[in-house]
Amino acid sequence: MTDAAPTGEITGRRRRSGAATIYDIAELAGVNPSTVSRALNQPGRVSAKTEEKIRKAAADLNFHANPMARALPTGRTHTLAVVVADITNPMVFGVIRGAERAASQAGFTLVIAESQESGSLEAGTIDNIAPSVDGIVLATSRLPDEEILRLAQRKTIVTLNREVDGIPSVISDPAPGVSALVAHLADLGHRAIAYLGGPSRSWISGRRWEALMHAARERGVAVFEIGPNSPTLTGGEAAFERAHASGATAVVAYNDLMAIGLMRAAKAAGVSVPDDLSVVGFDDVLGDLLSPSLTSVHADLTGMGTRSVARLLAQLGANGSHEDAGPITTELVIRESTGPSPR
Amino acid sequence: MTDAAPTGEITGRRRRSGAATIYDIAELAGVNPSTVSRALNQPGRVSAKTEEKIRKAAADLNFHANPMARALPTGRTHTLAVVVADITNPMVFGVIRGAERAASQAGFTLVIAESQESGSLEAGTIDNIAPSVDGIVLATSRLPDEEILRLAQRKTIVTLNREVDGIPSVISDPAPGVSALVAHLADLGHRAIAYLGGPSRSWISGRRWEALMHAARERGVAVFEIGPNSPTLTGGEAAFERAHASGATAVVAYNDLMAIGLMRAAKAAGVSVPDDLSVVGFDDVLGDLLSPSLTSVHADLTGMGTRSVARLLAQLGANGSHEDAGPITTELVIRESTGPSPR
DNA sequence: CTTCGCTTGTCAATCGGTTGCCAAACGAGC
DNA sequence: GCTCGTTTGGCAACCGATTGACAAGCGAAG
Repeated sequence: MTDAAPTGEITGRRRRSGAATIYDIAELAGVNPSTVSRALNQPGRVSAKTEEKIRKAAADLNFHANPMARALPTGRTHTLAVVVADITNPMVFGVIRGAERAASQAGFTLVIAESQESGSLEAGTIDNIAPSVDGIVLATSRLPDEEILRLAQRKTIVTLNREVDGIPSVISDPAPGVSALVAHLADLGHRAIAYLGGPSRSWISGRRWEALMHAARERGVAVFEIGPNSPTLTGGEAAFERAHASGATAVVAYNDLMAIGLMRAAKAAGVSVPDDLSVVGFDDVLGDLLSPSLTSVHADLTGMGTRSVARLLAQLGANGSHEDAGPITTELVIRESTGPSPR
Repeated sequence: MTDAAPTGEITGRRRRSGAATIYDIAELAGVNPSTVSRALNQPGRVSAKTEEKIRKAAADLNFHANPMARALPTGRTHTLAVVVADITNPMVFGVIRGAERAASQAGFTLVIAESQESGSLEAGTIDNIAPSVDGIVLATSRLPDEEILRLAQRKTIVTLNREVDGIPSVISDPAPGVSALVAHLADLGHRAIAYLGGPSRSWISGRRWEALMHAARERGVAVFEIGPNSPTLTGGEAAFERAHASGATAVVAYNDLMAIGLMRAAKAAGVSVPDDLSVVGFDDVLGDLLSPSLTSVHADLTGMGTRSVARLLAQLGANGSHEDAGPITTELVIRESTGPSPR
């Protein structure tokens, strides 16, 4: 009698969690674990019959490869990160949504990290997550260029609305929307436009201002910048005084949040929007909810999220490289906050 | 001559990424790798002198332990997930922000997953991320109770605004806010209140309705429910007709988004808020931005996010268990959308 | 001076996959 | 029937950390 043959005891490999491993599959299918690995990852490497058998066993056991174990030898984690300055900024929601979708479609997991508008915190956050992700989208980075370049040496990086030499980026080109915006305001009789700038570290704020200047010059409209400001409700409120004093009949804010803050301050001061003052935002994330609803330069934020992840995946050599080059376009959405110039 | 001693060639361990490993530290400090591990993770296990030396070496090399490699033997990934039905629901922003903060403070990474309001997709999403996280917060789950119980067997779970037998949860108790709300409306002369319910799968919508009924009974005010509705702007808009036809002079919506939709439809129909109709929301996420601004039952969403992560960590035995028990309270925030009853 | 007991560091196995290398098996062509 | 070339599957090392078991080192007590 073979008392070395146990009745029903543990096979020697202790089960930590309920998850099935390739060893379980191998046993069930009667093959070597390495054969299981090949069958599942390298199509054609094993015979069709064996592969079929293994796939069936995997399905029976509801097998999901442990991402950690897989990441160790390959160095690829199948995880991407989006780093944002401020999670509560509605602009990032759309980006995150698009990124999440593109990532999960490619079998990648998305991690969100917040740097709370602080450059040093951002660097620390990135250091923390870097080892466990394959690539990073810097959505609203406040880091200096050289720091981004340094990071890019260690990790695949894509920037959003930020141009750094040699780093792939996804940019929403403000020109089309701004051009339509200035035309719209000029048609309404406005002759002086104020721009409420965003944070000085924001690359895209500068681009928006440039586009505005350019379009205004072409139309013969005066523009001037007021700023920098905090890209928040409070920032917009705080800037109202100066904007109003400037004599501008239309104010273009760096983003919707600031525009809303401005409208609020205007209301408190008894200034009517749009009768006394026209207000415009950027990003078009909230304009629809307000009353008066907000005219805004719309960008396809979801598309930007999707595309930034696609760029990342392309760099990683992960998927069909349908190099969708070129900047993302913007368009004007006219709502109630813009009206004829009072003058 | 010892030609076995190479001049400056590779030490045998190839460097995959730039990241330093405990082997590098061990070499630099002249100790065994396992000593490095203990020095960094088990305070007191090695002599103060050795620990000091090792910490210095680690700092010199800018060492960050590879989370994957660490997760493999321990089974602990130092990652938590928040699963939400819809990323664009502003209610989840606050939750995510709080959760992110609590997690990163404890040295954990946060993963956000979206189930797009679909129960089956939610289950699939969770299956996907489960192997790589230590615990999961179900923020707005649409899963049936038994499914959640099944998941809880495999993974540590905390629910948010959802009570399932035996599962730890973080609940915002609507009673205090609702009680104040009904008092407020009664004082304004309202005698009939309509409640616009949320999705039928939403546990918290039922709780809010119950609290409303209870408070209304005590005050001798009539209430009735209209629903279920989609918890969105559109859902609120669509419900306006019925709400208005009901003869109620005040409408309480399941959340702010629906309240805003309702106000919009009211405006389009020439019904003035608050003169003809008082409108109230829940969660207090957007009310401040609108005009008229929205009266809402405020819940500390950030606190809920923080607390749900704390619960998770406590269950995982990860941090100081300051069992902050008891539901989260709510309070009424009175703004412009409520006024005297027109009757 | 010896022994005991405690501290401190080392060895080696392990987590769950991946992959280079090699050998067995198999089919085809002579 | 034999040889050759190609599939196909197995063995074992490896990724970077953790950890149980154990031995060396050390001081103190007898």
